[in-house]
Amino acid sequence: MIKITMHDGSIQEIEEGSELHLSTLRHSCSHVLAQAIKHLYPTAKLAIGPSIADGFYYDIDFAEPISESDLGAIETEMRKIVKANEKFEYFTLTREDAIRFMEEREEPYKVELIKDLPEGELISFFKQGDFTDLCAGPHLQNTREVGKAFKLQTLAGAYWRGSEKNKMLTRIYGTAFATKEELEAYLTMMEEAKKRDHRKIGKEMGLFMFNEAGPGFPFFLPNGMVLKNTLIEYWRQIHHKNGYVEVSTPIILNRKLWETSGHWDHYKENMYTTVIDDEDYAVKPMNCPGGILIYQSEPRSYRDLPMRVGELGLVHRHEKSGQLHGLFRVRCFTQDDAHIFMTPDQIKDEILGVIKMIDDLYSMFGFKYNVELSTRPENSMGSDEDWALAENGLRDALDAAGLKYVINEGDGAFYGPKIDFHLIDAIGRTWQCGTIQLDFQLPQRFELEYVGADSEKHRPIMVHRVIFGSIERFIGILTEHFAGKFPLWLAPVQVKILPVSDKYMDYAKKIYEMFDAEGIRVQLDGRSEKLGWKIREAQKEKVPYMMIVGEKDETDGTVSVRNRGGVDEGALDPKAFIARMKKEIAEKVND
RNA sequence: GCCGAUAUGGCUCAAUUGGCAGAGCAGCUGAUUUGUAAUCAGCAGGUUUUCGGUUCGAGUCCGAAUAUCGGCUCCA
Repeated sequence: MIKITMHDGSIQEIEEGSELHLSTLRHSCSHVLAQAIKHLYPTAKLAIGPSIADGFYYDIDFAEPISESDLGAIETEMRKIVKANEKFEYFTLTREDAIRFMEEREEPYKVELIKDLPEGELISFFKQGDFTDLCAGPHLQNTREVGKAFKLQTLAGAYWRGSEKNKMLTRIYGTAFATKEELEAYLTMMEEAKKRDHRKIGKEMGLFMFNEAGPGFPFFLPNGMVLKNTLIEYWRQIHHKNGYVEVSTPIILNRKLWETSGHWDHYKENMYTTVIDDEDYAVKPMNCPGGILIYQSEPRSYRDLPMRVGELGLVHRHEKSGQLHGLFRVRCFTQDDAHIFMTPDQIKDEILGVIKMIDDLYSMFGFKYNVELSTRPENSMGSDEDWALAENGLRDALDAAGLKYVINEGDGAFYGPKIDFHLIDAIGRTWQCGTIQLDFQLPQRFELEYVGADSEKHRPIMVHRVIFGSIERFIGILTEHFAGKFPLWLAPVQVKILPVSDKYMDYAKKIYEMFDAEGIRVQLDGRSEKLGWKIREAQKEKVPYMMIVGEKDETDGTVSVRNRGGVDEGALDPKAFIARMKKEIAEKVND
């Protein structure tokens, strides 16, 4: 058991190695970091230093910029503090005394934090040796308990209180574990995870590339194009099955349309605009206005609803330079969009239908995902009643689907609340993929109508939704999930023929024709290389199956199959193997 | 956009304090004809991201631009 001091000064015994122990350890470690900083940089001003998922950080305002090469010296100072075994002492001050205390120490950020705390309450502090920090705890009993298993990792910029209007501080990220072995294991795991980075694998496997000619605009290479097309083909299948039709709308539309939709006001800075024949145009950042124009193109009846209209739309958004990130954050991407026009009493079923499609797709790949419900933001349009209706509609559907979700206050779109589905990348960052947005506003702004059973005109409600999100981002997530070892149905090359020597090329070609004719993505490695070398290369390319053909196979009319797991499956009848592959492809076996 | 860092052949990386830009892999040519993760030899490949500066001399030092990486902010 480990003793920790809580916010109220009481001491609790907790289990060693528990979540609380780990977060307390990390938080105490961040105090040791702060103390070390004050020793080495007395003029540095401290902001905040919490523990986070995999470690901790401290935000500091340095008089002079520091660089990553300074982290070693800071770590050494931290080790001295740990060795000194200073006690973490708890005490409280009144609000006024607390403010004075931090003013005397010239810590403006701490003063600001205290001023934001409720009046009349005592403010808690923790002191170790010559260092005192405003802190709600909990903490270990002394610095030695921080141990040796910590490491400062990186330096980053972070705005004070998370607002870009404020000063940018220097954030030092670090991590700490209870034992050296756990720290080592964590660092090794992160190194391994980085090998799955889709940007690295994308280059190795020839999936996609970028070029300075268009920063943030991905180029799809032949192998990546197979992934993209295969995903799209599957997307069409499941949408057809779920009662969707597909349309395509123009990439460039005039300013008036974007003004009506509200995008011109909200996102002009991030839209690619141009003047043609003295008129302003914008490259579409979203597909909805185009879809709406199609809806409006003829009178609609309640009998037509719900109308589920899909569009694989190529959209362009001028994301700020610092936020581009491989395929995860690009300036041009394909949304697997769809708009559902419906009556109010269809809301719940339609939302549920989309939730099911998303869950089915993600589950098929074995993805785990987080769900967030984002509510009305500032700067939104529409009435309170509409927003309440829309938010309740989404909440009801989520509850009915039995999904666990967190609520993200004020994070919705300007025209409606949304449900977001977040997938996790190789090193634990999450990326929004699927989203479902309920929208009462655009139908009003565009004056959409349908004729009801009562022969009166009514206003439909719209759902905007994507299930992949961006096909580019989804391919990035898939790449990291499978570490490039794509399941057979997605693999750019499904099977590779490796003749033992040139003597068997004729037979190899015959086999090639046989597989190619069946629509299997087959490649023939006809180089005069040794078999071992060809296997090595196919293995590096992560091709699911290899067919080795030599004298024995030619005589018997077989192929010797080896899978990328390294297992020699022996000589098989090519026709039987084709049938087996086709079954595996059709069933979309994903493990 | 902001903070910090990085940029050398197609790829991965060398190059002492400023002193002749190099290797492996890939590519090409030839030899080898191979049975389950690396056959041998030769050849070619560079305005060291770009622009400017300091210097007798810059891959190396300084400034700017661009791109990329780690974060922050943003993400309709």
